[in-house]
Amino acid sequence: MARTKEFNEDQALDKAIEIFWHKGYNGTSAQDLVNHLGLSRSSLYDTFGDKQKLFVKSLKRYQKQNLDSLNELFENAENIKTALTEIFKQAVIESLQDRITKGCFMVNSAVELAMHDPEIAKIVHDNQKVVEDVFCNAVRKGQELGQISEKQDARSLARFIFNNYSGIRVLARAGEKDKQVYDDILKAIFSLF
Amino acid sequence: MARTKEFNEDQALDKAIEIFWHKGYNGTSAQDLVNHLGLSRSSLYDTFGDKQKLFVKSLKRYQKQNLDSLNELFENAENIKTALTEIFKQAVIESLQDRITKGCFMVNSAVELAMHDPEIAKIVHDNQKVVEDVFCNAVRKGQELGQISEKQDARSLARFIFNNYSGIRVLARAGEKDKQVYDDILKAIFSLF
DNA sequence: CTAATTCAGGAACGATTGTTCCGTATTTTT
DNA sequence: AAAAATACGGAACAATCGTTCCTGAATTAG
Repeated sequence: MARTKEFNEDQALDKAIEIFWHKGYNGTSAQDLVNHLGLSRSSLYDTFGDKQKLFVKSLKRYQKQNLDSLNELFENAENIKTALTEIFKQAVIESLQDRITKGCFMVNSAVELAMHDPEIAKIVHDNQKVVEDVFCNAVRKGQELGQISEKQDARSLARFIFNNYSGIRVLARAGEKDKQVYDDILKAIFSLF
Repeated sequence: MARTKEFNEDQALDKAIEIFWHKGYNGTSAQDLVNHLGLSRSSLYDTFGDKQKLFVKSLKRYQKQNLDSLNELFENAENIKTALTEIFKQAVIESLQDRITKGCFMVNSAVELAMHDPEIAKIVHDNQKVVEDVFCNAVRKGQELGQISEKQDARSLARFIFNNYSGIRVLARAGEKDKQVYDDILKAIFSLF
């Protein structure tokens, strides 16, 4: 009866993530989306409703992707402390090598929108809580295995890690390209474990 | 010969800081500025040129104000470590008590604009460098006075402090209102000194 | 008083915003 | 073949954007 969808909705969402991540919500126009997603205006609005709904869907997808890879990383890690350093080192590599450094889509969205859009605020807040839990469980496991110092409470350490990750992503977004700056921060962070 | 200016340009700039800080650059319309500054459209454009120039002037004023108060705080401080804790505690208080938490105008601008506006990028980058230097000198002084542990290199510690300050401001902007979250982060940070 | 300058208010600018809608071609299933 | 659904391109929408301009009143110095 019906024609089948020609484009993959998830692939389109990934494109949306890219451009929203790069330009922000207010900085991305409907025309930008049409150009970058490769969809017609009509298909775009038929599929996703409006700009805000598309943004929300993109941000949710981004958060799920990142959370999944974070969980996977910790599950496969033999040494938790090593895994944590890898996460930060990876963030630094991305910050340095990307021709355009986009920072973190979640952090960017939090700063730009959380205050004015309750739906975004909820996504940001939920993400913070769940990522914090992932870090906390990992730290606790690392402490049990004797890989991480028990001087610090696991919850406290998890929140501390999250905070520094945010900070580094802001630094990247601000265009910092000096590796020494990141390395100095990492050195201080990991002297705590 | 001429009528004298009725409004104070610096006072108008302070108003501009307020609204840009709250709503961001793209989120603030010319009408918003007219309403909030209490100036007519004509006076506004005659005095400041255009929106971008007004924003740049506002951000520069904000950065000078904050830098001055930071320097003053360290100059009058008997104990550097205490002064540093005061800075963070003050940021936490602001984050918790403000009905609308605006975070940090510099961090917000970095995330929203640094990537797309070279002039803003320069302001952000200059600020980062000079604030880092202030922190670094303070830490070095604190270490000489035996108030801060010498385990960490002063420059590294300064960058670490800056990073955590950014992180906390993002947390505030995201609307975090749980004091325990901030306290946990601070506890971890200051266990390093 | 006169000339000069600054203010407010608002009309108006063209450009761009997000969004809707129409016509048509294409592809699929009954 | 017929019907249903999807996609596309583009026209068109009202609204808002940043900005310019005009008019008239207010205030100042010579």
